[in-house]
Amino acid sequence: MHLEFRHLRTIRAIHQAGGLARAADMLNMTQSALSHQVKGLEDQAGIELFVRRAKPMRLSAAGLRMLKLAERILPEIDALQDEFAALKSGKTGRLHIAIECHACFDWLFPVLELFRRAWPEVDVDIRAGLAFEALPALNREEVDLVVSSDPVALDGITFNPLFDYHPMFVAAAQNPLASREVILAEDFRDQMLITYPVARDRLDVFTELLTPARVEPRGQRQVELTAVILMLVAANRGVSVLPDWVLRDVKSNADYITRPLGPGVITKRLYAATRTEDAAKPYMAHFLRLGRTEPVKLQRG
Amino acid sequence: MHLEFRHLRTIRAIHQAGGLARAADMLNMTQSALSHQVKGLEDQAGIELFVRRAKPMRLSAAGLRMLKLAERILPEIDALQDEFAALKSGKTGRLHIAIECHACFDWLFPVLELFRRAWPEVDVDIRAGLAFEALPALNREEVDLVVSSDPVALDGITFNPLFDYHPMFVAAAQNPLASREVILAEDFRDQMLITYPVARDRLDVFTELLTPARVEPRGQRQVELTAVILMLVAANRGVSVLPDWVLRDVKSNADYITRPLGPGVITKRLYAATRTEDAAKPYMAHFLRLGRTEPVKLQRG
DNA sequence: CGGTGATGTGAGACAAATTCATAATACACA
DNA sequence: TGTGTATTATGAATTTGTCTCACATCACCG
Repeated sequence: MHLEFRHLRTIRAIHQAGGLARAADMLNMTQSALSHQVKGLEDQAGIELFVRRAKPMRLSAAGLRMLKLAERILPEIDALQDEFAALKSGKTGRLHIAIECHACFDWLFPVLELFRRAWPEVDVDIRAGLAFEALPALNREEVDLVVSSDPVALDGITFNPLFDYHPMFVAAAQNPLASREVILAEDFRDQMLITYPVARDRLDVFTELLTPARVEPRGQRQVELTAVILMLVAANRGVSVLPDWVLRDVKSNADYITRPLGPGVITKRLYAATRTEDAAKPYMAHFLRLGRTEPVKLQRG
Repeated sequence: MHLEFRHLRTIRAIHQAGGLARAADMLNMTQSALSHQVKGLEDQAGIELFVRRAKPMRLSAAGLRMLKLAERILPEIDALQDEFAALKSGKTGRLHIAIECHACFDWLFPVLELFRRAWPEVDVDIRAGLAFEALPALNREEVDLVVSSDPVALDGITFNPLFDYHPMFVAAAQNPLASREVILAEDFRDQMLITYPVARDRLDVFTELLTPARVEPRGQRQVELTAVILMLVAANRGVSVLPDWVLRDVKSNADYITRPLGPGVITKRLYAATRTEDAAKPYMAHFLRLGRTEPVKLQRG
């Protein structure tokens, strides 16, 4: 049976109009066309959909069954159209975020909370971008936004700057390095370094400090959760380098000391990479704005 | 947007097959045709349904939304096809019954109860055929079976005989007519006659007895429910003529007397009128068989 | 019995979908 | 970095299907 939406519309129109001729008017076609169409449909289905005995043609039992289907399905099509219209106008959309930086959860959650309230229709999700290459996934539309601190020149991808941060040294109060004003690369030689479980070229402490200075810490331990890292640091089981926004609570905690890295001030910038065409979408623009302003408030406490 | 089932099938196939070329195979068409079709659909919708960057083409966010629609709708179409197949093979259908005779409820309900158990898929309904002309409604497929005792030669309509019955006189035990063996037309002159509220030419007592004898009862009272008629009769507020199967319980009740009408034995035959082409349908044939045999069992008590 | 209001039919015009052949593209692997 | 393979895109010709036009048919009503 070669059913088409056209047929469902026809069935519904003939029912509503109470006859083939009037239905043809409703559908902006000739009565003849409808007659052909109905005949074709009945041939295909092998069932009489209409009772032709009495003159204004009416639905048969089978036709009524098909009408039921039409009245269930056709509104769904309209709903889809509406949704697509909303998608096109930018009222709704998808925002699946991949984060390459573990610590970003700290500012991302509050930002997302604000965003969800403003754009309840947008489909939001976060994927920890550890298991896959985030930027190719962006290109393939598997995700829509990648938080990263390493902008790369890529066709069709825009790196929208979010905010600057300073990687900070954190150690237990009783750690000997507590006496220093600034922590240098050499200071790590005697330390157990605790990091997130990612490659070195994605860890600020290596890219900005240790690798250029060719310094190797005494040891390295990989820990997934920020809270656990801080726990180990407090127990003086190692030291770590974390973004300043993560350490906002720690600064006022007597168990820890936080120090800038040196000799120069190290500043890093966080970016939200999006497909270039997406950056202009209203909800995306709003998210980027939130991503620029909200974390700064957090950094300031 | 000119959406068609074809497109939904395409979306689903490309998703399932994980690529356009394989999907084309599934749908028995060339890859080229699918490519054209998808392009056309996207043009119509004004939205990209697929991500073409990565090579096995995948659904975009909008495409996924449409896939959801496809997976809801397409099974419904299949279900409809199945139902139509069942309709054609006669496993299911519609049996809307119009009864012109009020008293028929008495045997019709038990028959329908049996029928429903045997043909649970058949859509059964009863319409009291008082408000409309039943036989034209049969022709227009508003109903599928009409119970009637007056066969008429009509094109396309078959009158299937059900069973014979005898209109019986019923009165209160204290009614003077209790002494008679047989009730004649003249006997009604002094009686209040209780009937169903229908035209005289559809009441056995008039068509078979009073009208030919040109006898008018003392009075006539119209009552809708059989139980109420019997109540009034028991109170000797009037007499009535009812089919024998209605009086099966009354015969053994000391409050009433039942008598045949005379002088000759009056026999009437009940028919089930159907559209000629319907009578052969399995479920209809079964119903007619039940309608022939079950009431007879009731008549015998 | 002819008029009225409805549906049905056939031929041709037209539009849309499909195919064929081939081009363009991305990806993997040497 | 090219080369082969798998995948999608494109253009022109063809086929298919749908619509319109003009007219036929049918049922009903007075």
